[in-house]
Amino acid sequence: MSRVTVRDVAERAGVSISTVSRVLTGNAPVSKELHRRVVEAIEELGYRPNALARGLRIRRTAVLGLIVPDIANPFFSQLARVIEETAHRHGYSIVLCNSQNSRQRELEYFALLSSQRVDGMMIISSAATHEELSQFQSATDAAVLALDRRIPGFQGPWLGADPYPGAFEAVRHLLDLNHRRIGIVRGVEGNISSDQRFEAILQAYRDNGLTEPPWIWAGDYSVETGIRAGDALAALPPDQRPTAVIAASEFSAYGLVHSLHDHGLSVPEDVSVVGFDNTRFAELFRPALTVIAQPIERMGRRAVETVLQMIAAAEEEPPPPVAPLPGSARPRTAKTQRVTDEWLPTKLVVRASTGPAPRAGSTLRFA
Amino acid sequence: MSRVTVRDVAERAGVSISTVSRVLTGNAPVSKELHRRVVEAIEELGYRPNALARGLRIRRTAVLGLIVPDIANPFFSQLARVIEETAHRHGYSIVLCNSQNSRQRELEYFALLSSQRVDGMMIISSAATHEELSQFQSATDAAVLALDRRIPGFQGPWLGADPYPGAFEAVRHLLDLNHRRIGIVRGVEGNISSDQRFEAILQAYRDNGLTEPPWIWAGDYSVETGIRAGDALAALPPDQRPTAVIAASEFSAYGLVHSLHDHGLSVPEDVSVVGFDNTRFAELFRPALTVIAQPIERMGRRAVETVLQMIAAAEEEPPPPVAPLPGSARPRTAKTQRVTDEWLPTKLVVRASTGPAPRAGSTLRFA
DNA sequence: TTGTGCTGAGAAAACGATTTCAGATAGATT
DNA sequence: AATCTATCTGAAATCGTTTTCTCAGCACAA
Repeated sequence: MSRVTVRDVAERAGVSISTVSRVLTGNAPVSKELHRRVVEAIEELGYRPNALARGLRIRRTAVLGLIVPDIANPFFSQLARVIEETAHRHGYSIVLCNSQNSRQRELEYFALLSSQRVDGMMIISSAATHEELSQFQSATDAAVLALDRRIPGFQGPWLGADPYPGAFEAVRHLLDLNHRRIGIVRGVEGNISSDQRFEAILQAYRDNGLTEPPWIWAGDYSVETGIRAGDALAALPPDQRPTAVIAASEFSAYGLVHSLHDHGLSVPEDVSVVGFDNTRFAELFRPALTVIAQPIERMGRRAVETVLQMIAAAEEEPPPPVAPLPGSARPRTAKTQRVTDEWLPTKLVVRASTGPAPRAGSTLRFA
Repeated sequence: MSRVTVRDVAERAGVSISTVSRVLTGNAPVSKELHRRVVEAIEELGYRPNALARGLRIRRTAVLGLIVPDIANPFFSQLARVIEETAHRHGYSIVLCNSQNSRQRELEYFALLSSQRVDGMMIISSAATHEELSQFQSATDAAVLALDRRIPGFQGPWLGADPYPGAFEAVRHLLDLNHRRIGIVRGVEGNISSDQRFEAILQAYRDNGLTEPPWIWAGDYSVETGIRAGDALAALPPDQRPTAVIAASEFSAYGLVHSLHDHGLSVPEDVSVVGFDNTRFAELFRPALTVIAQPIERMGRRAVETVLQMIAAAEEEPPPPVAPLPGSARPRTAKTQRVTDEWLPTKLVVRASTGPAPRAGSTLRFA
């Protein structure tokens, strides 16, 4: 590490250590002349303050941790980009951790970030359920926000998308195109946000006057899920086959389109497909994918803002040295009020993968 | 931050601070009984050692910095995934920084990482040229590796891909398919690795017995570049139009296919398209994209290994207190020998976007 | 002249770990 | 029984900052 310390700078500038520090932090007056000399010495020596020492002393690091399940997934990488961008604008930097969809590694990273004394962390959890996290959390002073995926039993705020508005629009959109048999490819059963998406779509069905989905395929968000779903779909007799399918992930939608195509069914002429997420790839794909769009941009921004707000609140309101008396309601300023869950709406983005329902019997042209 | 320190643990376990530390680091014997008590106390208190304090003391952080131009680009995000994975396996964690293709932010991040006293850093540079970086570098003790994109004037090792092998194969492949007019969509002119790709393709031309490329479109790696190239291509009279195009980036290839399609030309029937990179989308795209594949996996692994090797070397061979005499050749062990540049070969991956050259006049079927 | 207030600068005490060094305690050896 | 040695322990120094706290110097009013 760059050997030069505040001490060397002080020596070179002919001042005391504290004066150098004062110049650096700017929280005490320094005469013009000394200031000049210090700045000069810093330049000449290429001095770079040791963030470890500083962090140790002031108990803040200006670093936020972000744990994602898979950075190679464009949804997460785009989200990460926004988060990094926003954090940077606020003077924070990001430590990005990739849990590889492993509960084990997620906990490891939590511990690591906690060790590194990040000021806050955002977790997109991979673990379907865990009490461990809550336990870990109690051992940390960092502000922790659960992002995107809900964590059951987690005490702390959550920020994510509400799949319902987009799902409603999607069903509406398909009905407008005269689709009546609308199938679903769902994500991991038991995964809380996957279930949420599924529920949202079911609810959207009912709210649009439909009864039950005629066809449901269970899966895990992956491309392969989509492919197998497509195989199954193609095997159905045409008059029972859904004319439109809503897939719970973008990847599954891609796989689905591929598979249908391989079976001689074209999208959207024979089957309309709606995906989820809305990464930049959705418009690159052919046919460009109609999707229930996640508010990636807004979600990233809000995530950082929320965590920073939590940090500010924690600073303002240090935990009482003794447990407060039951009756003693402490005054809460606007700043220190508890941060709660927040839902961001999804919305439908119509592209080329959805079209009018085929007239009955028209799919027989391949038979 | 979690308030509990080594002191609290010591107190609780009824031992001295140093004993706790010895248990933690394991570099001195501790009796079984005390060991047990310490571990127990750690558990009970949820103690998490302060990495700042430790890093300050031992002058190592077990953290590597990674600066990428755009994490939302799947090539970089997949590379980042591999790097993170590999680093984690070696007990290091990664601070990921996104320079947004800005020279300014790249330098900022360099300074930041330097401040955070990371043990090493990998930089995929956005700045076409800079002496600043070299200057910054001299002020840091971290091991610095230039990754993927070469940095002119940078003193330090570089690791990246050699576009030539893949380019040669690509041209060969197209010739085998009877293509004779093969165009190029190139990346940013002046960007050193973009130029490298271009040169590699030109060289491949010559080595395959072709003279000059009949058609070159300049661009910047983006989707839009590909789209505009497609527009231009479609505007050419069919008998002058290239029957195949090699694009210097995957995104440009996507744009190109889109644009050609919009103009009523299909891929690969009318025009074959070869891209670069080989992210997971290449096979998802329709038609699946033939690409000159970057060795992403290997590159990420080697990057980490190289940096760790540099770190080990630096530790082994601390800089001499005084400048060594000119003649005094110091003995070099295998471990401490200078790390040099390394080229990893690219290779062609054939998919559906390349096919036999259309027979003369066949493209007229749309006219 | 003496006291008062103010400004700017330096000495020293944190922050929380690791590590050196010296010392204590046990067991082993003569 | 006495000495030696091996093993373990604790006090204190250190890493590089920030932040008291103290104090010197100076201007000004009484």
